[in-house]
Amino acid sequence: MDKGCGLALHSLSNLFPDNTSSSSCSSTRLNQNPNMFHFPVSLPCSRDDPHDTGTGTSSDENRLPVDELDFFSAATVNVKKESFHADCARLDVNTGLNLLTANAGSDQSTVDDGVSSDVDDKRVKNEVAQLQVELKRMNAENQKLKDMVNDVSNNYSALQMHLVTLMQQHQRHEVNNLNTSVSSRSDDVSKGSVLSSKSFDMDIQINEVKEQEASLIVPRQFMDLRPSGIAETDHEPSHSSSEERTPSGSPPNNVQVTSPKDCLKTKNPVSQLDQESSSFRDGKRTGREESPESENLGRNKLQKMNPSKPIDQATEATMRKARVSVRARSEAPMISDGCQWRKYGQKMAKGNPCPRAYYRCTMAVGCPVRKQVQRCAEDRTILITTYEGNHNHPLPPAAMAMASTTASAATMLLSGSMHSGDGMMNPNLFPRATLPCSSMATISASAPFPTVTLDLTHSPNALQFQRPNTQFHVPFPGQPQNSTSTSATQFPQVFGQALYNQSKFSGLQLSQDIVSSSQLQQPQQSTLADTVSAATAAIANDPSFTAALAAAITSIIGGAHPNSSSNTSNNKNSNGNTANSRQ
DNA sequence: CGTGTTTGACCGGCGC
DNA sequence: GCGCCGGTCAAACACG
Repeated sequence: MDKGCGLALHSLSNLFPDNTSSSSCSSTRLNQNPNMFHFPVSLPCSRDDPHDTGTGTSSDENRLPVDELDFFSAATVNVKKESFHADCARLDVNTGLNLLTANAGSDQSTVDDGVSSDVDDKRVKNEVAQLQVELKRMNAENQKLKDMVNDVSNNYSALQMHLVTLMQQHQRHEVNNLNTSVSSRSDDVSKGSVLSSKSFDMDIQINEVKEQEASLIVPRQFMDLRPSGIAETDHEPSHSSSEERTPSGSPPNNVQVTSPKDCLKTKNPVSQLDQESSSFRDGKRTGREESPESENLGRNKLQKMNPSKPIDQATEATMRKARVSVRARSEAPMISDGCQWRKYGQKMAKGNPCPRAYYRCTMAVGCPVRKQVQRCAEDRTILITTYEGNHNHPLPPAAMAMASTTASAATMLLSGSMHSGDGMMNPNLFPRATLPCSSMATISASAPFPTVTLDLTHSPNALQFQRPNTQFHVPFPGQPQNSTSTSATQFPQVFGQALYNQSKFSGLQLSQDIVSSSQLQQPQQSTLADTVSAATAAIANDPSFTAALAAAITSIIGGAHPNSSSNTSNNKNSNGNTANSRQ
């Protein structure tokens, strides 16, 4: 009988009196005891086990998964019974190292603990040393893997942007084939010039191409730089809006489930144009265009009525509500971002004598992107442009920079909301975090919607060479700004890309470390806050962001400032009642 | 005449 | 329930 092994295992089993039952040896027992230690242990001893379907002769076959083994009691049972005749009972930890060895057949050292204890101590020390070496090796390997992941992420992002460019070129080519009359406008778009209203034709053609090559369309998240699964958010407004503009004039909030057939039907460009025009012609609210905002309201109602799909819809609504605010020192009424905008409203916002202008993107029918333009109350040379939503259409290169920047910032902002337990996000729990490049990006929860503020009002020259400081910066109305009179009107893509990279990889990676190391006060509610903190820390810790930022600022400095020079006579409205050029 | 802007009204959310 | 406020609509208007 293997006395040594039996005693050794008995000694282990005695450490856990709950498991000393000699009659229970089953997986159910493991499940019944939630406090059971789940060691990833293999037991290369041949034995008889009622649950073991193997022959009992092969060590591999008898290497039990720990989930099927109440290890201590099981081993004890087998030792006590007659069929346990292993030469060696050895506990293998997952590291591949032997933490405990009891050579039952050759010596009685575990029993006779007098003479061989020194030998065991040396052996244990050797194993500890081996463990340490192994640990170091694994750490190094882990670091290499991290670097590889970062490289892959960077390459992936670059490929994304390249794919977008190729898609746009392909779509332009198709448009040219379909309608040669719009071929010359493609150049206008690429130059970022102001499109005439006739450019609707081109957008319509582009949409038509999209329909024809529906199978070829790459998921829109490539363009929007959003996580998959939410990329369809911005497609729906056009669909639902078209759908809801029924001839009978159904109530606007009467949201109905749209079938794919209906979507295709309503994506007819001509009908879209007609409906768009009719929405401007016939006035009453019963026939008005369904805006994304009201669509969200209807969606929320639908969500309340149909709780079976709460997470996706909440995610979409959250994504839709994410905002990216850009603070730029510009005397122009609006920064040039390459898109075509139509003003649809102006309001006097509370706490700011300057009015807030509302614009919507008109580069494509049904594009859900809105933006608000308002001057800072304290420093009216600062133009605050807040973007909301993502474009659902190809963008000219001049607009890609800003679009990717805002989309990336929004993605960074919301990257944690997708992982929250309930799929919802409470903006009030969102801490106001300041990114380490203190004057560049601020994440705010005090705003009604989660907002990332990109503050470009500070001197790019200073930013380029200045290390991030730790002071909190609150670039919101009410805080004076000290900076040079630099008008930042073009945003390099690399800036948004850097944000995106940080949020998607380093940020999330760090979030686990941060959460695990510093338990927040409200762990169940702080998922998004964790991610924000993680993103902040990630950007702080990653010198590549600083490099990207420097490149971005360099591009800003070197880039043209179309508004700064041509609108100097339009600056400084004396009464501050308007920020619009035609007022 | 087509297009974009202005501006008062309307709507829904939210806090009290 | 009420009022405030942000956001949106759409008729009226301006402009080229």
